[in-house]
Amino acid sequence: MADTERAKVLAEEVLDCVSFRLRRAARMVAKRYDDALRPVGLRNTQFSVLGALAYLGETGIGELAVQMATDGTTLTRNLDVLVRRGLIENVAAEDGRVRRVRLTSMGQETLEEALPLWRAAQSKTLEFVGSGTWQETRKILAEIESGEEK
Amino acid sequence: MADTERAKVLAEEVLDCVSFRLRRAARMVAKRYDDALRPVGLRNTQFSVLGALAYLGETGIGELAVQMATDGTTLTRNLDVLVRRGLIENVAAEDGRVRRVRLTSMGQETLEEALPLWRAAQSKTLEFVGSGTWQETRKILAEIESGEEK
DNA sequence: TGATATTGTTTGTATATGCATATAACAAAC
DNA sequence: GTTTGTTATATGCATATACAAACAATATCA
Repeated sequence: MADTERAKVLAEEVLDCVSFRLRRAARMVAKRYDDALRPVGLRNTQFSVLGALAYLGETGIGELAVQMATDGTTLTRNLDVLVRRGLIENVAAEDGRVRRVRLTSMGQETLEEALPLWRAAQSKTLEFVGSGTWQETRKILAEIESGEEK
Repeated sequence: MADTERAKVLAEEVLDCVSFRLRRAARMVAKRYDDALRPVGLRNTQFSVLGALAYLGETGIGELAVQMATDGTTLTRNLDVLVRRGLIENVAAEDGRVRRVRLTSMGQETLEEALPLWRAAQSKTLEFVGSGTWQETRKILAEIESGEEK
């Protein structure tokens, strides 16, 4: 087999990379959610953080990091952005090491404003994929996540 | 319903966000591939670029951007990193606007070295998820990508 | 109780990502 | 052939991401 041929076969194999496919899909979908959320000045990532905080209430960032499966060092900086914008605030904790955060009222308001925009993007996506298919896919994603314990 | 209750229900809805789930899965999987590729000093992203270049041969970055569904401005900088490392090189094009790139021999070598490492990560993932399930999932991801034409 | 280990977070560094805008080169129209 | 438009890429800016290492505060143990 010629080198060129070999390269192509090889490359087709490589382009089936689970990581690449997931990343690519995530990028494209994220873009659509970003577009939807732009009117309230949130990115999909930030929306998720606000959502998680609404769910958890006042939380240490360690716990938040676990919930979101984000590296703590990433979260530190992501939260800084939201603090700067007044959407969340730091709260003093008993344990001096811990940084606790919670939504501000502005953060709650913004989340509420964002909700219909997010819902539109989400329904559009689910409508397109099929809600049942998404349930299945979500399960598989969870499996992939849990696999090969780190 | 109390505000706290309401928030929780709302938040559960929000945490089912397709974008969030995809991103989270992509992050976690990417980390495992990054770990696997670390010995050759490549990240999963860079590996994919090299793979795509092996597939496409010498290519304009516009075409590459389409293939990888990456924003052109992102690709410009991602490629810079690989050029700096001597893994790819710029090639003069007839059209003065176009920047063409191709693998260097070092790039090819690195790709070859990376291959077994990548294969290990990929098989481990596929073994865990099931190859059939992944084929299904890949199809669904492609659908999600194509949805809601941008 | 004072040294040591552990834990929770931040910082330094580097890459990835994309929008808005600028640049540069080619193409089209006149 | 110059203006005008279009196309391909790059830059400025901001965020997202994570590893390694630093820091700081608590916990442990001799």
